[in-house]
Amino acid sequence: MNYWLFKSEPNKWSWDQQKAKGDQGEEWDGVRNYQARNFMRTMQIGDRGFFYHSNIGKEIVGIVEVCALAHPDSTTDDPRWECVDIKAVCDVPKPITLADVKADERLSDMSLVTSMRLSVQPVKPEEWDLICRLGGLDPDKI
DNA sequence: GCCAACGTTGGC
DNA sequence: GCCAACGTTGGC
Repeated sequence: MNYWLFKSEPNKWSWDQQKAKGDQGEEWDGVRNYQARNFMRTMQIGDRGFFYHSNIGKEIVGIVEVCALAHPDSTTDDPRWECVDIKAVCDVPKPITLADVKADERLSDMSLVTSMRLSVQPVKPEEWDLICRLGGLDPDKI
Protein backbone atom coordinates (compact mmCIF):
# COMPACT_ATOMS: atom_id res chain seq x y z
CA MET A 1 0.00 0.00 0.00
CA ASN A 2 1.25 3.41 -0.92
CA TYR A 3 0.34 6.80 0.44
CA TRP A 4 -0.36 10.01 -1.44
CA LEU A 5 -1.44 13.59 -1.06
CA PHE A 6 -4.12 15.20 -3.25
CA LYS A 7 -4.27 18.96 -3.45
CA SER A 8 -7.35 20.95 -4.28
CA GLU A 9 -8.44 24.52 -4.00
CA PRO A 10 -11.57 24.32 -1.85
CA ASN A 11 -13.39 26.87 -3.99
CA LYS A 12 -12.97 24.51 -6.96
CA TRP A 13 -13.39 21.13 -5.29
CA SER A 14 -13.66 20.97 -1.52
CA TRP A 15 -13.48 18.22 1.05
CA ASP A 16 -17.20 18.70 1.71
CA GLN A 17 -17.94 18.08 -1.95
CA GLN A 18 -15.70 15.03 -1.92
CA LYS A 19 -17.47 13.63 1.14
CA ALA A 20 -20.85 14.26 -0.47
CA LYS A 21 -19.85 11.77 -3.18
CA GLY A 22 -19.67 9.03 -0.56
CA ASP A 23 -18.33 5.60 -1.42
CA GLN A 24 -19.00 6.14 -5.09
CA GLY A 25 -16.07 8.53 -5.14
CA GLU A 26 -15.15 10.97 -7.84
CA GLU A 27 -12.64 11.36 -10.64
CA TRP A 28 -9.56 13.29 -9.63
CA ASP A 29 -9.69 15.06 -12.96
CA GLY A 30 -8.10 18.20 -14.30
CA VAL A 31 -4.50 17.21 -13.62
CA ARG A 32 -2.34 18.49 -16.49
CA ASN A 33 1.06 17.69 -15.16
CA TYR A 34 3.07 14.67 -16.21
CA GLN A 35 4.64 14.01 -12.86
CA ALA A 36 1.29 14.05 -11.10
CA ARG A 37 -0.24 11.85 -13.80
CA ASN A 38 2.59 9.36 -13.53
CA PHE A 39 2.01 9.05 -9.81
CA MET A 40 -1.66 8.36 -10.46
CA ARG A 41 -0.74 5.64 -12.93
CA THR A 42 1.15 3.80 -10.23
CA MET A 43 -1.72 3.96 -7.72
CA GLN A 44 -3.50 0.78 -6.66
CA ILE A 45 -7.04 0.25 -5.44
CA GLY A 46 -7.04 0.80 -1.69
CA ASP A 47 -4.06 3.17 -1.63
CA ARG A 48 -4.66 5.93 0.88
CA GLY A 49 -4.13 9.64 0.57
CA PHE A 50 -4.43 12.94 2.35
CA PHE A 51 -6.84 15.57 1.04
CA TYR A 52 -5.18 18.98 1.21
CA HIS A 53 -6.84 22.37 0.77
CA SER A 54 -4.54 24.78 -1.02
CA ASN A 55 -4.94 28.57 -1.02
CA ILE A 56 -7.78 28.61 1.49
CA GLY A 57 -7.03 26.84 4.74
CA LYS A 58 -3.77 25.32 3.55
CA GLU A 59 -4.35 22.24 5.63
CA ILE A 60 -4.81 18.51 5.43
CA VAL A 61 -8.47 17.99 6.17
CA GLY A 62 -9.29 14.44 5.22
CA ILE A 63 -8.31 10.89 4.36
CA VAL A 64 -9.20 9.42 0.96
CA GLU A 65 -8.88 6.05 -0.70
CA VAL A 66 -8.19 5.21 -4.33
CA CYS A 67 -11.28 3.42 -5.68
CA ALA A 68 -10.53 3.26 -9.43
CA LEU A 69 -7.29 2.80 -11.30
CA ALA A 70 -6.01 5.44 -13.72
CA HIS A 71 -8.30 5.90 -16.70
CA PRO A 72 -8.78 8.65 -19.31
CA ASP A 73 -9.69 12.01 -17.82
CA SER A 74 -13.29 12.66 -18.86
CA THR A 75 -12.78 16.41 -18.83
CA THR A 76 -10.51 16.36 -21.88
CA ASP A 77 -10.21 14.64 -25.24
CA ASP A 78 -6.45 14.75 -24.95
CA PRO A 79 -5.42 11.11 -24.49
CA ARG A 80 -2.33 12.09 -22.52
CA TRP A 81 -4.30 12.84 -19.40
CA GLU A 82 -5.50 10.17 -17.03
CA CYS A 83 -6.79 10.15 -13.51
CA VAL A 84 -7.86 7.86 -10.70
CA ASP A 85 -11.07 7.99 -8.68
CA ILE A 86 -10.92 8.65 -4.96
CA LYS A 87 -13.48 8.45 -2.20
CA ALA A 88 -13.57 10.06 1.22
CA VAL A 89 -12.68 7.81 4.15
CA CYS A 90 -12.83 10.11 7.17
CA ASP A 91 -12.10 13.58 8.48
CA VAL A 92 -8.84 14.56 10.07
CA PRO A 93 -10.11 15.65 13.50
CA LYS A 94 -7.33 18.17 13.95
CA PRO A 95 -6.38 19.44 10.46
CA ILE A 96 -2.66 19.70 9.85
CA THR A 97 -1.70 23.05 8.38
CA LEU A 98 1.12 23.79 6.01
CA ALA A 99 2.69 25.77 8.84
CA ASP A 100 2.53 22.66 11.04
CA VAL A 101 4.28 20.62 8.37
CA LYS A 102 6.97 23.24 7.86
CA ALA A 103 7.51 23.58 11.61
CA ASP A 104 8.17 19.85 12.13
CA GLU A 105 11.61 18.86 10.98
CA ARG A 106 10.48 15.25 10.59
CA LEU A 107 8.22 16.51 7.79
CA SER A 108 10.65 18.94 6.20
CA ASP A 109 11.32 16.51 3.37
CA MET A 110 7.66 16.26 2.33
CA SER A 111 6.76 17.15 -1.22
CA LEU A 112 4.31 19.64 0.24
CA VAL A 113 7.38 21.63 1.28
CA THR A 114 9.89 20.71 -1.40
CA SER A 115 7.60 20.50 -4.46
CA MET A 116 4.98 22.98 -3.51
CA ARG A 117 3.22 23.10 -6.84
CA LEU A 118 2.87 19.39 -7.50
CA SER A 119 -0.82 18.57 -7.22
CA VAL A 120 -0.49 14.82 -6.60
CA GLN A 121 2.37 13.83 -4.35
CA PRO A 122 3.77 10.68 -2.79
CA VAL A 123 3.85 10.46 1.00
CA LYS A 124 6.30 8.28 2.89
CA PRO A 125 4.87 5.74 5.37
CA GLU A 126 6.57 7.45 8.29
CA GLU A 127 5.16 10.80 7.20
CA TRP A 128 1.74 9.21 6.89
CA ASP A 129 1.87 7.77 10.40
CA LEU A 130 3.12 10.98 11.94
CA ILE A 131 0.53 13.21 10.29
CA CYS A 132 -2.27 10.83 11.20
CA ARG A 133 -1.20 10.91 14.83
CA LEU A 134 -0.76 14.68 14.85
CA GLY A 135 -4.21 14.94 13.28
CA GLY A 136 -5.82 12.86 15.99
CA LEU A 137 -6.14 9.58 14.07
CA ASP A 138 -4.72 6.14 14.75
CA PRO A 139 -3.02 5.13 11.49
CA ASP A 140 -3.63 1.47 12.30
CA LYS A 141 -7.39 1.96 12.44
CA ILE A 142 -8.11 3.85 9.25
C1' DG B 1 -3.56 41.21 -5.32
C1' DC B 2 1.24 40.42 -5.76
C1' DC B 3 4.92 37.84 -7.08
C1' DA B 4 8.17 33.88 -7.06
C1' DA B 5 8.59 29.32 -8.69
C1' DC B 6 8.20 26.37 -12.13
C1' DG B 7 6.07 23.62 -15.90
C1' DT B 8 4.82 24.02 -20.75
C1' DT B 9 4.97 25.82 -25.34
C1' DG B 10 6.86 27.09 -29.52
C1' DG B 11 10.31 29.42 -32.46
C1' DC B 12 14.67 28.75 -34.12
C1' DG C 1 17.42 20.31 -28.47
C1' DC C 2 17.83 24.84 -26.49
C1' DC C 3 15.82 28.57 -24.37
C1' DA C 4 12.84 32.64 -24.01
C1' DA C 5 8.12 33.68 -23.38
C1' DC C 6 4.19 32.65 -21.25
C1' DG C 7 0.68 30.76 -18.14
C1' DT C 8 -0.52 28.77 -13.80
C1' DT C 9 -0.08 27.69 -9.07
C1' DG C 10 -0.16 28.84 -4.53
C1' DG C 11 1.89 31.11 -0.41
C1' DC C 12 1.90 35.43 1.61
